[in-house]
Parts: sequence; C-alpha cells; structure tokens
Amino acid sequence: MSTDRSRQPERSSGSDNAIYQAVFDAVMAHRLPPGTKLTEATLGKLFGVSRTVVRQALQRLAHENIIELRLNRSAVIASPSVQETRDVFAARRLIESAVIRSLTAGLPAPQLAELRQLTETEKQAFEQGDQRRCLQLSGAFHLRLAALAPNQVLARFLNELVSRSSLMLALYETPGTSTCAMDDHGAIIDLIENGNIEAAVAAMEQHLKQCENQLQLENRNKPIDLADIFSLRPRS
Amino acid sequence: MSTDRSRQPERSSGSDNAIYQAVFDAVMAHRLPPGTKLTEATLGKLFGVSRTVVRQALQRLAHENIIELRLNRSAVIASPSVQETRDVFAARRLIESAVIRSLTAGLPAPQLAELRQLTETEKQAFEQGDQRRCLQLSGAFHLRLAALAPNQVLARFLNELVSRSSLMLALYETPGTSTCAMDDHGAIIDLIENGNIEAAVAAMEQHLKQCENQLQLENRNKPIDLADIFSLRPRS
DNA sequence: TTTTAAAAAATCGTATACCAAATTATTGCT
DNA sequence: AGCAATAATTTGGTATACGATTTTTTAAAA
Repeated sequence: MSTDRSRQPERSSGSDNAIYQAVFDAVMAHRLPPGTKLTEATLGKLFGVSRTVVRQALQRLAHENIIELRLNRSAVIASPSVQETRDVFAARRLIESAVIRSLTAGLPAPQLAELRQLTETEKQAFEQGDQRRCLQLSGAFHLRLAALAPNQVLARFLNELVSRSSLMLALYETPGTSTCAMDDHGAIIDLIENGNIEAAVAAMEQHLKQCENQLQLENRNKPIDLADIFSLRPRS
Repeated sequence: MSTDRSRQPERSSGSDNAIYQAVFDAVMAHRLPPGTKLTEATLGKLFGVSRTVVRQALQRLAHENIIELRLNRSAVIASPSVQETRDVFAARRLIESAVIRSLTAGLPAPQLAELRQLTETEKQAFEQGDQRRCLQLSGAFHLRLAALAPNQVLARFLNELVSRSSLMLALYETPGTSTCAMDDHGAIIDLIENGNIEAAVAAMEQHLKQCENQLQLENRNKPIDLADIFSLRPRS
C-alpha cells in the first residue's frame, strides 16, 4: 500500500494520477533523489500516455513543491534549501500541534486502532531493516492523524509538508543515522487516548524537532555539496 | 496595482500567468462571484491564447480551491461550504498568529512604511465607498505582512487562504454590513512597531474572529442560492 | 590539450484536431 | 399544454504537430 491519497478527490480527470502517484511514491521512498531530471517524453513513453497528460501530473507535483519546473528545461526533483527545510519543519510543528490540540473530544476506537496499526507496521518494517517502507509509513501516520482531525484545510497543507519533508530527508540526512525514534508515534497515541492533549502536543513538537535535528543543516550553503558526497577535496 | 504575486516565481512558464492573475484578482475584488462559469474557449478568446494555456491556469486555480473543476462540465468559481469556511478561518488564525510571533526582531522601517501605506490606501478606498478595492487591499495587507515574515512556507499557505476567504465573504457576508473594521490593520502595525508582539497576536486573532463572525454561517445548508445571484441579472 | 564556435539533437511551449461525455434544444407523442 | 425521447451543441479529455529554446555534440582554431 502506498501513502493514501485517494481520499482526496481533488482533481477531476484521473488519468494523470498514475504518473503523479508513481513519482510521489518514488520520492517518498527515496528512489528518486533530488535533482533527478524528469523528461516529459520519457515519462510519457513509460506510462503510455501523451505529453499532455504528463504535463498535468508535473504541474501538480510542482505546485506541491515536489518537483521544480524550469522554463524550457526539463523538470527536476526539487532540492529544497536549508532555509526551506527549516520553514517546512516549523510549519509542521505549528500545524501538527494544532491538529492534536483540536482532538479535545478524543478519537473513536476504530480510528485509534488504525493509528496503532500503522505504528505497528512501521515497527515491523524497522525490524526488517526496510528503511524505505519505514519512512513511508512514518509519513502515513502523520497524515492519517491529521486527516482524523476536524480541520481538513490543515490536513491538506500537511500533505504537502510531509512529502517535502521526505525530500529533505533524502538531501540532508546523516548517512549512518537510523530513522526517527520509533516509539514516538506510539507514545503520542497513548497520550491522546488518555486525554492528555497538551502532553501529546509537547511530544509531537519534540518529535518533529528531533527529526529536524537529525538533519545536517549546519555548514551547508549549497543544497548539495558534490565534493562532500564523493569524499573529495578540490586539489590545486 | 494588483495583489502582488510577482515576488513568488512559483511557476516556470509565464503565459498562463496572465489568466491566472486576472481570475485571482477578480475573485479578490468580488468581480467574479461564486458559481460563475469559466468556459475554456471563452477565456481563451479573451486572452488570445489556446485552450491548452487556459487549462493550465484553471488547474492551478483549482488546486488552490479558488475554482471547482467538475468532470466534463465547465469550471466554476468555488462555493465554499460552511465547514470549509470555518476551517479556513481557523487556519488563518493559526498561521497569521505564528507570522506575527515570528517578528520578534521587529520590521525594517521601509517595510513598516509599506504596510502603513497599504492601510492608508485602504482607508481612502473605504471613504470613497469603493468596497471592491477595499477588500482587495485588505487581503493585500495580510499577504504582505506574511511575506515579510521569515517563514515563506506559511506565507504561501496564507496566499491560498486569503483568496478563499474572499470567496467566503462574497458568499456569506451580511448584505448591509460594511467591510471589516478599518483600523484593525493599523493597530496591529502599531503594536508590532512597539515590539508588543503578543498584543499584536491577540489583536490579529480578534480581528480574524470578527471577520468570521460577520459572516452568516448559521442556518445555511446550501453553499449558495443560485436564484439569488441570477435575479440580479437583467438578462433574458 | 584546451577553448571556442557552429551544427545537431533533444526538449519544451503552444496551437490545433478529434473523440467522448454532458448539457441544452428540438421534435413528436399523449 | 405537458412530457419523453432524440438530435444538436457545448464542453472537457487526450493526442499529435510544429516552432522556439536549450543542451549536447562535433569540429576547428589557439
């Protein structure tokens, strides 16, 4: 199962959805690294559709800042700057805190179970060492939680923020570090279930701060430093 | 001057921008009421471009919930539901509060002057009875303030929220009521300039609550009464 | 070898054309 | 006249075509 996006009708025609989903999922799973070129004709051939349809999908992806559209040049997977990364995580803290705070009435049992199920599957993926799936499921947890809150506008915003976060993880994550602390999600659900809303908010904020801190955002001017990647220093 | 959007590159190709801007501005100024049909061919002729380009603009507008795209039927200016309206205003309170709170360093003099200029022009428009321009400038104030804050992600979100708000005002505003209290904006700037951030936040939240309360959101099931709209039209 | 310039290829932007679906108008029947 | 069925028009979805721009290749000169 891919990150659930079907609940959001959003677009009238559904043909471009396949391409959109494919690129989206690939980005979420870090199979398409930032900077990768997405040629319209190539995508069209791969999916058996014309460039017109490809273009629609690309437009949507660009609007959500997942890809970058450059004039007369091929689209590329976005390479968010350090500043953008900070902004996105700040926005996530703001929105996800508000999401939890809006759950004063608590959550119905089936939804609670659904969230627990997600964390459970996530834990399994972690133990199996499937980092891609782990990341994907982590995003799904945040999205599902927001979708269960009353304010759907915030949920939609978070959609974009989560996918951008995935991109940022791909760009700035420290190579050796494992994924986010697994039980953070479980702990947050516990707090929500016990009605300890403010504690849940605090836990969420700390969780997000921790995710951001795991990124290498210091000492980086350019979105990506090639010399660093190849472990080379420019020789004179 | 239209609502400033040029600072936000956002889109690569610039051809559809004209059409996008025109619709956006018209919505902001209540010249295009909710439910208005936007025929592709018509727009294409008006702007001297082909349907391909019109389509791109419409897609963008739809993604920002300014228009609604229905399968095999003409696009229409969106008619937000009561729930959507509540959600949007709640989101605005959340985001605009955060925007102000992020201005701990204060605002440079020229930017401060720019904001004052906006409120001044707004006051003039009010005294001239130009309600459309008044509304447009009010939106511009909120957008400009957000654009001056460090977090550009929040600024972009607010872009969408403000234009949707304009739509909601068109749908739900009580007929006789005048526009939002004019000096709210000026007062907020004063508080920011004096470094009284938390007071400014409180003022903004109250301002937005007041705007929302001016709407007739009770006792309304349907988003819009079409007969009401068309009765104003002398046409056949 | 490196640099520069021109030619070739690839790729994007836009217009046009055609098909499918839906709405509107028309016709025929009761 | 009122209603139902059908024809005509409108509108949207997709594909293809062509000119414009950019990137890459090739070739020549320093």
